[in-house]
Amino acid sequence: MMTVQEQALIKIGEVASKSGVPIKTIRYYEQLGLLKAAKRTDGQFRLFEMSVISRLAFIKRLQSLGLTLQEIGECLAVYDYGNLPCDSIQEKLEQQVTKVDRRIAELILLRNELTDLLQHWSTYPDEKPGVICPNLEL
Amino acid sequence: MMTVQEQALIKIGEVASKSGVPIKTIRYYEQLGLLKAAKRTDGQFRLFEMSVISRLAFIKRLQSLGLTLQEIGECLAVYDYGNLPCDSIQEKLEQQVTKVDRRIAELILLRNELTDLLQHWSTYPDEKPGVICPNLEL
DNA sequence: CTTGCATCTCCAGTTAACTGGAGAGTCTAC
DNA sequence: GTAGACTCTCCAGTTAACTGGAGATGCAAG
Repeated sequence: MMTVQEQALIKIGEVASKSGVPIKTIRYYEQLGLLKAAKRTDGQFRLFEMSVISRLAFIKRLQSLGLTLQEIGECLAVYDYGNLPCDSIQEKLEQQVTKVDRRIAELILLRNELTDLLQHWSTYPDEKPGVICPNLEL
Repeated sequence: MMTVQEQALIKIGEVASKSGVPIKTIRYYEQLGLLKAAKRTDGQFRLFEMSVISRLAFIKRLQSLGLTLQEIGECLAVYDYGNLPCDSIQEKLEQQVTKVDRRIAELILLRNELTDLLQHWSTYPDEKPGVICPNLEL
């Protein structure tokens, strides 16, 4: 004897209020393929499974870690294919550490350049012909 | 007796090759008000003074220090008004140091969060209901 | 005078992740 | 059954700094 478990479905407004993600953004994510409404009403209203809430939490979490929606989509694709996405997430996060390190290194170089310049700054430098600000020696 | 010093004027192609800035970009800068052609030929070709070369060098230099074209434009406006731009450049560069510092701090926080997560990563975690990747505890 | 390169303007697209609004249709509570 | 809230699609704009292309001239050398 099979009983069909009625699945609670919710409309986009409830998804938005439950997840904190704006309606527009939810539609946008659907358009990108990160999300899919379980079905539609006769009047074309989207109906989502409750699990979309954790899916959005997942997306927001990875976004806060600096992943792009593209990368997040790749992880979700693994998940939707039926595999544990942890491996692919781990890989992406490791790449992310590398990117962050590179960026920090760049910014430190920039910071040094800036403070070097400012250390030798003079408000009224000798004017040089054809140079707008003599403090900015190249 | 006044002799008029003939000013050498150059066309945009020569500006581009002398400065390393693409023609398109030079026109774009003009459009933003960072640059101005001294005059035009009868056929509407722009003619620039040689000084545009150092002006472009200045723009590129400040850009390499992380200033926006907007900010660079403000410095150039001071200069064009007849004042030494050094003060306003200095101010902008000091603000830039602050911004860079903030950004570095953010990235370090992010990096720590990433490495924390990865340190406790398990490839096959206990699955939790309604959680896509259990490694990403919030 | 012709050939061919340089330049002109104007429009539109790029990236990333949304966001805003118009105008129409749907759903629900009274 | 109707008012009011909700949702739909489609289009366009946001930021920053360009970049690409079409189609039309201009200019300079031989």
